[in-house]
Amino acid sequence: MAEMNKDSVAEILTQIATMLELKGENVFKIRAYQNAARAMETFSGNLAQVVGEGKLAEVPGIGKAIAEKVTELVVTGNLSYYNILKAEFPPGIFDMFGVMGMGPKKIAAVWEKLDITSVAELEAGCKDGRVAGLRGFGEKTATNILKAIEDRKKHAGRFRMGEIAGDAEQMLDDLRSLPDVTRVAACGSYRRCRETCGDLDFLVSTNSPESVSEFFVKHEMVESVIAHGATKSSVRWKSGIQADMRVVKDTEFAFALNYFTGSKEHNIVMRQRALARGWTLNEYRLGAADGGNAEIPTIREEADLYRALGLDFIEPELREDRGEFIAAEKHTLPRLVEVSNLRGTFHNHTTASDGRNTLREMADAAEELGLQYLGIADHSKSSVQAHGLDEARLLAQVAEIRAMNKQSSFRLFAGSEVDVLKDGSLDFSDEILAQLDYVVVSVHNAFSMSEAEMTKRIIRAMENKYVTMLGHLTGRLLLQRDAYAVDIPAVIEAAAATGTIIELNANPRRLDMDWRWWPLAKEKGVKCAINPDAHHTSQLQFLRFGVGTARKGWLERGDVVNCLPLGEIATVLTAKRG
DNA sequence: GCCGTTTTCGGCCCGACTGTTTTCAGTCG
Repeated sequence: MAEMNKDSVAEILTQIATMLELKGENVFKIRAYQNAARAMETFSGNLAQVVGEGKLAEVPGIGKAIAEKVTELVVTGNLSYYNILKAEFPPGIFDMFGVMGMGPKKIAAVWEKLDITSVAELEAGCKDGRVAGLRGFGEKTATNILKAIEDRKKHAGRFRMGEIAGDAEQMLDDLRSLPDVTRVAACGSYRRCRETCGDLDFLVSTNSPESVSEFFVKHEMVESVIAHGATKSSVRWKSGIQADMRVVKDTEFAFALNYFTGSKEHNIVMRQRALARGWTLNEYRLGAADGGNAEIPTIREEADLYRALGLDFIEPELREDRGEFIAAEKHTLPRLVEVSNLRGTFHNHTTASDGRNTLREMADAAEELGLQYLGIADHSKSSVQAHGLDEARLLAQVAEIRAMNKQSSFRLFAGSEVDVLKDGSLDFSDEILAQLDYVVVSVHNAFSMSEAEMTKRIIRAMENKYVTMLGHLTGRLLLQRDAYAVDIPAVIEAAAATGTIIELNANPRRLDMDWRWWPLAKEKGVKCAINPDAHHTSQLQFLRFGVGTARKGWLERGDVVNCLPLGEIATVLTAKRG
């Protein structure tokens, strides 16, 4: 078995939980394994060290039994309990969890009664009537399973923010315009600004639930209706994403908004805090717990609820149970950066390389957005596929930018997105780089080198004193291409040591560096630049996705260099040159 | 299987919808 890190340990614990579900084990034992997996994922210490010291059971959520199993896993790379358990199941059976409506009980039933062990066999069993004949199943169930198998083929996976935000905002506007609607919100991962969403959750408060539900399921975006009840409806949109809507009374709105925003882990802590105060919290109200007689406070807004639970208001982006409760108790939550704080942005392309709009068009669009300055960073000569600029074309562009700056109060900065070559050297000489206002460096090729080599390559590039910032650190394309192997903490450390800014690439296909790493960067004193990587004037709007991601990373205005006004930004860009 | 400043035993978050039942199980979020 491969070397065990905390993610692979978490994966094995999750698989154990799934197998115990199929066996019909005690639900709390199953939950214990799920909790332990979650504890491993968020564990921030050195796993090998804690195992070596025998202190694993001190981690919350991990007790004696699971600590022993994890220790065996880390020490030997193997776990006999897991191996024995896994041998009991045909391998294809786990794929059936991916079919909507198929849970552990149904999967166990078709396996035991019909010897169905894969999605393909399940499909056949539904078509020939065997599934419908099972006790607890029926014609309707078989039909729904077949539909779910089709949906799974058609709509596999998740959706990037950039693909769904337009429709989501349209739906919000349309719901707000209805006469009987009081309050409207999008909840779930969309409100928390996750990089991808599996579905969309809408919440509406109204005294006329039927008409609002009717409107939702008959909207022109809808492709098919999955469920249509009095207070809860689910539809599939033409874009492929599932959209759910809950309808509540306005007095319930704050509770429902909080509940459906999540995350699930955040909600669990909220409920526990309510219980600790003699209340029970659900999506409709704060009530008296059994035997509790604590007075119930009046809650109208989410902030009232947090206050009642002894907390400062926690912004939705932070609700991932990654330390927000401790900070909210101690009044040390960050004041998160906002779109309106941005004064400019770097890393944008023009027709000189692979952009679709001219320098002038890009400048006008940025000014129209209310920005004070715009950095241009077209590709360098090694990016042949993107028509990268050679030295002569780059210097001509610099001259053009200087000339434009003389004619306008809007400021353009002349930069370049310089390729980091395989050995960590740069695509332009220092003499050329010295003539630019700033330099972005990015990796665009040789993605498959080892983690050690890639890390060395990137750090060498950052050590150049002309390099202002590091572009899209991991090269990932969400839902498309994984990040290349790179030691992110080491890169953050090098950024701190060299004074190099790290980009938060706001293109919704990238959102790179990932939000989970920004608290570490901030702790090390590394600054962030939120850049849209715009190849078209309309893509300057990607900044909003970047700000959402920065907020998830606990970043404040002072952490983001492009919040600085024009008078202060220029010196920051060349600070490394000394 | 985990947890504990009321507990080392007895709890563990909970409501809506669907379909199959004829009062509820399963799934989802």
